Amino acid sequence: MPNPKRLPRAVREQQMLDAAVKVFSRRGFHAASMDEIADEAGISKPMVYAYLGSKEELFTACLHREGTRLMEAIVGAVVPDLPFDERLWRGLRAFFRFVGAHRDGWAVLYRQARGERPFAGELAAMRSRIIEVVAGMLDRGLAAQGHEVRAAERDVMAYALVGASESAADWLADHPDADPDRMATRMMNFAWTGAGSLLAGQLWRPPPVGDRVVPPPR
Amino acid sequence: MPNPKRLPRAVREQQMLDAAVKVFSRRGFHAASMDEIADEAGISKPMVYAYLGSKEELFTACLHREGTRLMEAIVGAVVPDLPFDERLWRGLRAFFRFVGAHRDGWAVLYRQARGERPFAGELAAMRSRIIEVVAGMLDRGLAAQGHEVRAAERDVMAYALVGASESAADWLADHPDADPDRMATRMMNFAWTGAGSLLAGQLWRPPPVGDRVVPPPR
DNA sequence: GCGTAACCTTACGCACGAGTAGGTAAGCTC
DNA sequence: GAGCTTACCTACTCGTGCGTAAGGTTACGC
Repeated sequence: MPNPKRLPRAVREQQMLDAAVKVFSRRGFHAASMDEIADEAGISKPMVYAYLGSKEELFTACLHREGTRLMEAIVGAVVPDLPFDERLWRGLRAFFRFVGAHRDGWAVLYRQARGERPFAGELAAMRSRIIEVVAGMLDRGLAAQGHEVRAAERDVMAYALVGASESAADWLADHPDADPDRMATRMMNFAWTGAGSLLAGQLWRPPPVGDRVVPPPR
Repeated sequence: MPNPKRLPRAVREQQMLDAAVKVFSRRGFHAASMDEIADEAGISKPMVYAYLGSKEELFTACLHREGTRLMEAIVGAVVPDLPFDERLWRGLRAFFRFVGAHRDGWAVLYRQARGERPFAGELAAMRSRIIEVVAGMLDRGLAAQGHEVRAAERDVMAYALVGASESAADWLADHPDADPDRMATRMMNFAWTGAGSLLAGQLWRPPPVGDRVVPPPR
């Protein structure tokens, strides 16, 4: 019994969320049992129901807390009035540091919420907020250097960057001894060179139709 | 009753797999019930057990079939002896076409297998095979143009490209009216410009430590 | 020091779904 | 058309885990 008895509600709620994130992350949403979560929190099951509601609500609460923390970490790191690349760099670094330090939270956010129907929407919303932020950074950053990039290209750029970062983060979550800052550097490098070439007008175009459109194999 | 009675085993098995992929993709592994799958296949539950075994085995079978199809689609499209960018282009195009045409299969492969513990490993193996292929293409392609890129950079490039493509494909699966070929073009563009800059020696480096390493916010 | 409200428990109801037992019938082979 | 094999079904068992009812115990106001 690591916990003294009869803690105030606010404290217990956080403990429960901590436990829930841990268990959800190691078992997955369905395989996680409310009993195990209660146990992990050093409390009995009805308390969880009294405070956080049903299993779905509990998971949503986890999602919210972890998502908010992630967002705050990133937004807090991206100081305005810094040059473009510096801002992007800090955002990426904060992101990978967060994932490195909160592997459980990331597993909940990314691996679980993605698969389970009822939560996918919520997750997608957060995701698109991030993409918007990144697209905005690219936009103003490139504009500040006197370059124009088509909106579609900029969006794809942002989307691809976020997607690549998510995959990289996913990998990071499984490799405890990997260095988040190094990961961020590599990602930055990727984005930077990509953006650099784009604005230099290096556009790749598909070759003229050498083969007819063949329906994909059944 | 769309099915005439008493079909030969091989046919029924495929029907069951079709049904399973459909149901798994719309419900998720846990939420999918064997009854629903049997129902979708127009058959009764014990048949499924007789032919494909337990729920896990059934899912693994789906995973295998869809994964194999995807691999075949890609490998079949990447004709050797074509120039580097053409090969990459065809591979990407085949990939996005496949996802566009097999959204259910993709959902099973990507969203479900990823989250559920017992299958993540299998999926990761496929994934790394693809990454290897891509890295190889980048390697020989760049070497053929007389450029050298450090192995780590090339791997990150491949990893990021695959990650970005997966995210893009994920998005594609949710947007039925999006055009796979256009997606492939954008991805290609992204990769191409990135690779182009890399080999031009445009490496981005982190700024000198202006701020000490601050632990991420709890 | 006593009420009462907040905290916490044990012990259950109940539904749902994986997996199975045991049986029917259709098509083959001779 | 006897007898075997293969396809297929109805109707269960049984574990598991969500959610709750009903009751204890501690702290704190007054």
